[in-house]
Amino acid sequence: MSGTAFESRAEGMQNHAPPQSDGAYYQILSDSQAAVARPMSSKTPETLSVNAVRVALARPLRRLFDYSIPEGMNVTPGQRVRVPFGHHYLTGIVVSRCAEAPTEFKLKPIDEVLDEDALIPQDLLDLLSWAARYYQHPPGECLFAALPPQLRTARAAELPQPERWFANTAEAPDIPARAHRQRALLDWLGAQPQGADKTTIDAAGFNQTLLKALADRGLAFNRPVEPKTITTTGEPLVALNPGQQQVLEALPPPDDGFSTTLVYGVTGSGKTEVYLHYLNNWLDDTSQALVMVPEINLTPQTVNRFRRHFGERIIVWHSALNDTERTRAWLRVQRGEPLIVVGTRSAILLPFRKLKTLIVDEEHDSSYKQNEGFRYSGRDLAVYRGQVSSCPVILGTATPSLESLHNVRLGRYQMLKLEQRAASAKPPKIRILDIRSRPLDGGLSRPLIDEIGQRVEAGDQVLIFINRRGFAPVMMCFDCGHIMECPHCDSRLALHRQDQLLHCHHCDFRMRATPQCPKCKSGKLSPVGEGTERTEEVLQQHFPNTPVLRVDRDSTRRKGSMEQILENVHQGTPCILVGTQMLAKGHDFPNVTLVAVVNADGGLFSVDFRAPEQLLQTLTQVSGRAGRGKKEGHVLIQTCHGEHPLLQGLADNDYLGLARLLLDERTEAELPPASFMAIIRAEAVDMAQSVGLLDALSQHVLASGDDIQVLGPLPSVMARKAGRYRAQLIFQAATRKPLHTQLQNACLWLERQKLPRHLRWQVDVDPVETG
DNA sequence: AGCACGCCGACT
DNA sequence: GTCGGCGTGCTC
Repeated sequence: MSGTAFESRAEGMQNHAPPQSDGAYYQILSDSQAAVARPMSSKTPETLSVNAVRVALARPLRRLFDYSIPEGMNVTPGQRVRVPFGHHYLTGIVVSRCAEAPTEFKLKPIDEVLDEDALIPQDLLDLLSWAARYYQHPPGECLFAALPPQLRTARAAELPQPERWFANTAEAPDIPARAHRQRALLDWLGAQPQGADKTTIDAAGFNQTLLKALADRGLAFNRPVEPKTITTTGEPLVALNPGQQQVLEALPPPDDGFSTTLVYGVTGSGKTEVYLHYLNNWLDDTSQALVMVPEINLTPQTVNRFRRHFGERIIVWHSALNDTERTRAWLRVQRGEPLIVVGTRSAILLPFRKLKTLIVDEEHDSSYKQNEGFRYSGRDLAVYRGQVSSCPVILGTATPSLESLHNVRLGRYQMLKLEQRAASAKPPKIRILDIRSRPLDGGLSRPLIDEIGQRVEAGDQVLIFINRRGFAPVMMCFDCGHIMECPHCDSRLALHRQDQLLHCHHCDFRMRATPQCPKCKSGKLSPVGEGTERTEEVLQQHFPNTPVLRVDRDSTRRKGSMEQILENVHQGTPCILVGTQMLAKGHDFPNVTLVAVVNADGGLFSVDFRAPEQLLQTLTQVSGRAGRGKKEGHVLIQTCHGEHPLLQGLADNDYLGLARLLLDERTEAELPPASFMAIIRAEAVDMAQSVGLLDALSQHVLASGDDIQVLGPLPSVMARKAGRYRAQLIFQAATRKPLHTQLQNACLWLERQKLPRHLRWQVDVDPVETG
C-alpha cells in the first residue's frame, strides 16, 4: 500500500546504504554463519579492495552468490554474467562489488561478461534490491522478474529488428493451382506497398506456414524496417474545464522532484484529459514517463486516447505481448528513447533512464498487487520509484484506497479533487431497493424489470451488474438436498449451461452437467441462484426485441470479442449489458442511463476486513457508468440489507465521507493501513502438515519476542484448493520495523527447515487477500 | 529451482 | 546384474 511503501522507504533508507556497505543486508540473507564469522566492523583496507562481485541468480534462494573477477576483466553492477553454479553454468546479474572475501571457501571466477554496459540501470537495481527485502522474496527472482524472458538467458541485448514482408513482383508466380491460400497471401502482400509484419499477416487471416511456403518459392522476402525517428504527430488536446485546469495547475512539475499527489476525480470527471495535459506540458522530447493502468483497463480506447495525441511516443506494456515484442519494448525503454509507456503492474519494473513522471491510474485497483511469486504492489513500487528517480507520482482514482487516504491524513500525499463531471453530466441518482420478500425472476425484482423496460423504451442503454459468472452458482438436488461440490476444493460447482458443464471456479475441474443426482439418483438436480448466463437469458425473454450482451470472462475469452461487444455498445442503440466486475472498470458508455446491481450483499458480511472497502469501491465505480452523456443517470442497487449504513451512505454519493468512516474503523481496530501486516502461508497434501509448520514457526517467532502480534495458524477460508490444504499465520505490528525483523527471522528459520517435498510456504507482505 | 548422489524394485 | 523411482543436500 502506498502508505507502507512511503514509510518503509524512510525506514528502508536507513539500511539501504550506499553500494560499498550494501552487503550488510545480503550478508545476513546470504549466509548467516559467514555473516557471524565476518562482522561488518572487521572491514580493513585490504578486504575492501577484494576483487569480487555479488551476483543474483534466478533461483528461489534468499541470498546472492559471490564470484571473483579474473585478471583483466571489467565488471559493473547491472551487467549480466555467465557464472559456474554447482555443476553447470547460469546467467546472473551483478548487483554490487563485494566488500570482503570469504575465508571459508574459494570463490569461483566469473566465466564471461555478457553485456558491454550495465543492462539494468543503478536506480532499478536499487529499487529491486529494496523490494527483495521489503517483500522478503529471493533477490534473484526479483531481479529476473524485471528482465524480459529472452534476456534471462545469455542472449545478446540487441534490439530485435521488426521484419517486414513484401511480395516479390519480379518473379512470375509459380504456385500450384490447389495452393489457393498461398496465392491469396501473395496477392494480399502485393497490395501492401509498405510491406507487412507477421502480426498483420496473421490478423489478415493468413499464417506463418503460408508465408514460409511463399518465401521458399522465392515469392516473398523480408526486409528489416529502417528505425524511424519518434514523432509526436498529435491531435490537439481537448480544452480543460475550470476544475480540470485547477488540478492541472496544482500538480507539481517534474522539476520539483519527488512528491505524491492523489487526484480524487469522480467518475466521468475527465482525469485522463488532465494526465494528457500534464504530460504535454512537462515532458520535453528526451524524457520518459510511465502511465500505469490496471490489467483490465488496458483497452484499446485508453491507449488510443494517448496515442491520438502522443503518436509513436506511446508504447504499451501488458501481459498479451509476446516475447519478441516484450524484448523490443524493454530495450527501447532501456536505451532511453523518449517513450511514454502505458502499462500494467510489471511496467514499474522497466529500465527507465529518463523517467520524469509516474502516473498510476485507478490506484485503488487490486490488480496492482501481484498474487503469486514476487508479491509486489505496482502502485507502492511506483511511489518508491518516484523517490529513487526523483520524480512526481500521481495517483488517480474516483475511489481512493484507504491506504492513500491514510497518507493524505498523515500529510504524505497532497489530495486534489475533481468533483464535477466533465461536460454537462450530473452525478447519478442512486436508489437502494430492498428485495426482502419480493419475488425475483433471474435475480431481478419487478421494479427493476419495469425500469429496464422504461429505459430501453426511451432508447437508452442499460447495464446490469452481477457478480457471478455461469448460469447458476450452485447445483442442488430437489429430492435429497445434495449439493454438487468440487472434488479438489472446498467449493461448489457452478453450472455453465452454455457448454453443459459443472465448473469449479477455483481449479480447472469440469464435469458434464446432468439432472441425475449422484447421491439419491433422482433426476432433480437443479440450478440454484443466478449467474450472468441466467440473468442474460431471463432478460432476453422479457425483452425479446432488445439485444442483451453478456460481458464476463467466458464471453470475452476469444481474442477481440470484448472489442466487438464494446463496439456494439458504442453504436448507441438500445441494449442491455449484463456482466461481472469487468464492466465496472473505466468504460465510458455515454448512452447508459440505468445501472443496476443485482445483489450487493456479498461484501457486507465477509470475513475479509477489506470487503466493505472493496464493495464501496465497486458500487461507486459501477454507479459511475451511469449518465456519462447528456441524460441523467440512475442506479438501482438490490439488497436484502437496505438499512446497512454503507448502502445508505452510497445513495448520498459521498465516497470520501464513507471511506473516511471505514478508515476510522480500521484505525480503531488497528488494522491496515493503521498497522502493518504480513501473512505466511503454508500448503501441503494434508492440513496437519500445513498447520504443523506454521505452529512451529509461530513458537519460534514468539520465543524471540518482539513487538508484533502473531495470529493463527488458521486454515485458510478455502482450506482445500486444487487438492492442497492451506493454512496461514498473520503477522501484525504497529510499526514496520519489528514486523520486518520478525519476518526476516521467520524466513531464515523456514529456509533452515528440512521440509517434506510437497510442503510449501510463501510470504505475503501487505496482503490484499487475507482469507 | 535444478541437478547429482544414493539407495531399493521390475526388467534385458 | 542394472535402469530408474524420488528422498536429500547443495549451489559462491
